[in-house]
Amino acid sequence: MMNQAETEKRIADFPMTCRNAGLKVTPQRSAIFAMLAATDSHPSPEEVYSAIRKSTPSISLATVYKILELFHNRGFIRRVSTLDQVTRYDANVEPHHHLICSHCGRIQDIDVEAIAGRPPEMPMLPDFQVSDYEIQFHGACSECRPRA
Amino acid sequence: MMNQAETEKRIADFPMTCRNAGLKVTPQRSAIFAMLAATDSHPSPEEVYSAIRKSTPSISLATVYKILELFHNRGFIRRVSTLDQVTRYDANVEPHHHLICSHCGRIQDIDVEAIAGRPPEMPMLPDFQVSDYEIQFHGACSECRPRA
DNA sequence: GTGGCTGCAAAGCTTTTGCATGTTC
DNA sequence: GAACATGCAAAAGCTTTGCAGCCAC
Repeated sequence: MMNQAETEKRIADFPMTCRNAGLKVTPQRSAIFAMLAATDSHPSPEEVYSAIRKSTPSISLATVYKILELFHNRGFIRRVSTLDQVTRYDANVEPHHHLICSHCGRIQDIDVEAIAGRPPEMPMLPDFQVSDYEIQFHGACSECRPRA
Repeated sequence: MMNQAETEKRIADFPMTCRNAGLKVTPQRSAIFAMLAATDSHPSPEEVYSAIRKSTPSISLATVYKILELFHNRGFIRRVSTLDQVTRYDANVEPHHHLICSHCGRIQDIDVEAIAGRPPEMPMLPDFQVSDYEIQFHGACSECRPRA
């Protein structure tokens, strides 16, 4: 999730975004995109399915998978790598990093600017061309900290 | 994989490591640990299973899963988060980062020191206690670069 | 000898696929 | 109307579980 105004703009622009990419605009796609843009919880496909069913009860889980994969391929959303067994998605495609709670698995976004100190430079290696990097901070979130 | 001498030492020390942790030393455990310590390929359970079967044909895949989970829980090995659907393991538990090829999925270790510039400081956040961090660099590896 | 470990088979999840039907443009 | 998207059901991974028999200590 980004700020309120930005979120609303992205949702409003979704039909255009689809057309520019040569995709049809369907209620299922719009609902999923709006749901992802409005949350910062990095939901799994199952979580997206549960949420969307409230407004679009006829949607199938297979369609959710197909749409998430499609959005990911087009760069509308990002896939987040986690240590648990489910894929998680993030509508925030701007460069940012993740706080991952080792206890409950919760993932929080953290802005590049929020990190003290200079971010690492792209390593120059003869055998690897770096295009992008992400820092994963592991630790205890506020909910888990008291009992950690 | 670390340097040759360190690898051999860790393999030689494995029985002691187990005993210190209250675990029994079995041929299956020794074989899996030795295999992981000697590779830098971040194998999946299936890959470990294939490799171990050559020397220990009777081993079962379920045992491989149990042993990997056990080693991970005891901190003997590390689980690597990837964007594909399989879990990968790394016997290198020292702080280090990963190069992940976006094309073939190959993962390479990169030492903390190999990164130009100062590494990021632990962010001080009121609601998250950071214990550890890992940087994932995405890009194209040497095999994929020519055709990327 | 005992507790812990392994191997097998079955079950449980997550994800993918094929295809008929329905929808967008 | 044509091309594309959805929904269903079935299949295909990957991973976990239960339990009988075996092995390390």
